Amino acid sequence: MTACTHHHDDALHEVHDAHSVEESLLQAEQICLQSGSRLTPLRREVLALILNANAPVGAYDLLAKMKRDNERPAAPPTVYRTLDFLLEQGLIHRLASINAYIPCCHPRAGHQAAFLICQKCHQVKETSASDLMDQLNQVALSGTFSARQTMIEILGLCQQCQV
Amino acid sequence: MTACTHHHDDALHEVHDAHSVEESLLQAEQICLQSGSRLTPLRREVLALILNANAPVGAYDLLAKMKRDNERPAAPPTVYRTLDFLLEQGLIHRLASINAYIPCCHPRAGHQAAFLICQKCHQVKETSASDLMDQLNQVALSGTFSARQTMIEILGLCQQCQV
DNA sequence: ATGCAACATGTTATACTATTACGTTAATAA
DNA sequence: TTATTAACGTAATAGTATAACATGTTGCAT
Repeated sequence: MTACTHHHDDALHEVHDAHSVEESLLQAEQICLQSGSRLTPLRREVLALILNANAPVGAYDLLAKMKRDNERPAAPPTVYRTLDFLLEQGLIHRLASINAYIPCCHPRAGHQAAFLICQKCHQVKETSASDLMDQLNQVALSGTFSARQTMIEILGLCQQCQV
Repeated sequence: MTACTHHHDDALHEVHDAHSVEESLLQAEQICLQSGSRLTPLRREVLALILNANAPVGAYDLLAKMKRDNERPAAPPTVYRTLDFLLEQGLIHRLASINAYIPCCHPRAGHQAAFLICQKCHQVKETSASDLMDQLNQVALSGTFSARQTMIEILGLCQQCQV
């Protein structure tokens, strides 16, 4: 099982240094190339915002950041369309339980993962738990169910936030 | 693994016959008694609406039904508070991926389950998959994470809806 | 019984999340 | 080039959920 963590240190630190963000963006370009899609400036900008965030971000957070950064008058549909694209490419994940988005740490189409979401500090840990996924597929199959998308979200307290 | 299904036959049938609904309500009373809480008329009414529905229901669906049924002028907070209560008692589940609520088929506090949600007919199958849950707990523990709530939602197509 | 405290519900307003519908621009292919 | 598609802009609105405060209700201690 692999795991990567998106820290949230109350704005004291950036999680992803500029280097790793650049790396992720390059990787994103590759992925888009391979899928025959385009990582446009807008899509790149939104992805960068999500990568640079130190916690899961909501759609309207992104909207606000975009308005602050450039003078682009972005409206909700712009953001949601872009998020849809990034989700399709497997570059980000959507956390339905908290209506927020985070970068995928091992981007590839169809990648599914489980998330440990701290309800106090909002740190999120992504685990790809492939054995778990296998078992989930078993569950689906035993119900003769054709699974398209699986979401596993575990809400609770991370180590630091446990008294 | 146990499983129960909430059908959705486009309003042709009721899923839960009156008998099983009554049974569930009685069970609910017991559970509330044991937890030292009260299943008030309002809470009972909302639970009954969810039990009688043939598919997951949204909060505003419930609101509409309540306005139709009695002349009680229910407002959103009333519904949401009631849903919170029923969730706490483990009498219903919330499906975050589709913003809807369904009855729990094996109600007890702290009960967690996995859901197979058909994106076409909206049928939902609940599986308690205890082995899966065990493994999830392992994942959480290995991340030294104290889990409060786990949601597993598998979106796809049920057997009938696969061409 | 009375009054207190805790719980439950009512009410108004508003915040937050997401989509529809349609128009325009930009990239690509015939 | 021009036809075609994909991407983006814009305005309006739909859908989901909560905050804040008022009122009622229940059970208990006095």
